[in-house]
Amino acid sequence: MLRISKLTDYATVILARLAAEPERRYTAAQIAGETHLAAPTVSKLLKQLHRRGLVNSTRGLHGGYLLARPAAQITAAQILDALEGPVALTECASSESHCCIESSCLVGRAWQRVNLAIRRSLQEITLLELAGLSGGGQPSALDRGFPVALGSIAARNPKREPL
Amino acid sequence: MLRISKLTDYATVILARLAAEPERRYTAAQIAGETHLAAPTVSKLLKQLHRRGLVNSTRGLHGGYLLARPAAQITAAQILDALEGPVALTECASSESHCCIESSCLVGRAWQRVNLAIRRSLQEITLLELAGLSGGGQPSALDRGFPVALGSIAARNPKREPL
DNA sequence: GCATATAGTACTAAACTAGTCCTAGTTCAG
DNA sequence: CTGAACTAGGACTAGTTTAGTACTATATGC
Repeated sequence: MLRISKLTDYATVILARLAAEPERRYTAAQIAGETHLAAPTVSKLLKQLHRRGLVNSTRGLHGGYLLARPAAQITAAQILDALEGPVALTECASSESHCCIESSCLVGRAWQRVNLAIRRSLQEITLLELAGLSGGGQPSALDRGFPVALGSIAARNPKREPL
Repeated sequence: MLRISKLTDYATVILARLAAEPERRYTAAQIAGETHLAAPTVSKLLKQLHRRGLVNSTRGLHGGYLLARPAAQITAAQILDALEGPVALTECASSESHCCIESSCLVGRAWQRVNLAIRRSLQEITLLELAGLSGGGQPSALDRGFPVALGSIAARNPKREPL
């Protein structure tokens, strides 16, 4: 019903891999090999993640990528923002409407509020949880049954392996 | 960041209009006129909403559309399902994976849980609230600040008026 | 029978997504 | 100082999805 793009899905896989061994410096090719994603795609995504400040990069021989900060400090909202941009508010709701009658605009405002609320939840989910690495102790936002939900595109594109 | 399709957005506008005057029988053309949406689009959406059981229709002279049940009994989740289908679970998470290594699949499972959680919230938001008609008394799920959120496509396509 | 509705299907055009390729810049080893 | 192994960035292409249109069939009431 809702969905995130396939690339965003891939990005979480890549970040999860980096989170699994935070000390290790990965090359784009290594990540591609270990995640079974196409090398050019991985490379492209890592560049984007670097630009958005989620990973650090080192060029040259023995270069590669590292998480920019601990996985616990990277949220699902940040990942989505990095890849899909902050495309959220409805124009119709944010400014004085010129395109719809009153009742329509109330709808726009409602969607906007729904949007903000989901956003808030996504900020509580960390990469640690997405990667399945959350410490055994305290339950994650997900485990607390937080009312959150977004559909992965994977349902429409069963195989994640473009190679 | 997340988004619903423009058509889904239109559909909520249409349903909100029907909800505003529950007794009145609207023709597709009337709704188009009052919402400023293109007539063929409105017609197409109403047909789909009828097929999914959200509106009742009457053919022939003096025919038209009515909400199939009170607005309070129509949820945001039902509207999304009607228009976008139950595209939600990740294939990678639902069946034994053959496409990704362990850490990747943990990611898939996490998205799936996020998805279900958001879905649950959407089931608590009724058309009454979306249409801005919720009774003054008790606060709506939205007002309680429920952690929910989905992005309307309207942000990317500022004008909602295709005419 | 005819005017006015909805029902259903098929088609077209535009937008977006995913993926590929190529060139430039950086670092280190020999 | 030269070459190998990397990342950085942008341009380009193909495929898919979405949005919108058109046409035909069917039902109702005067």
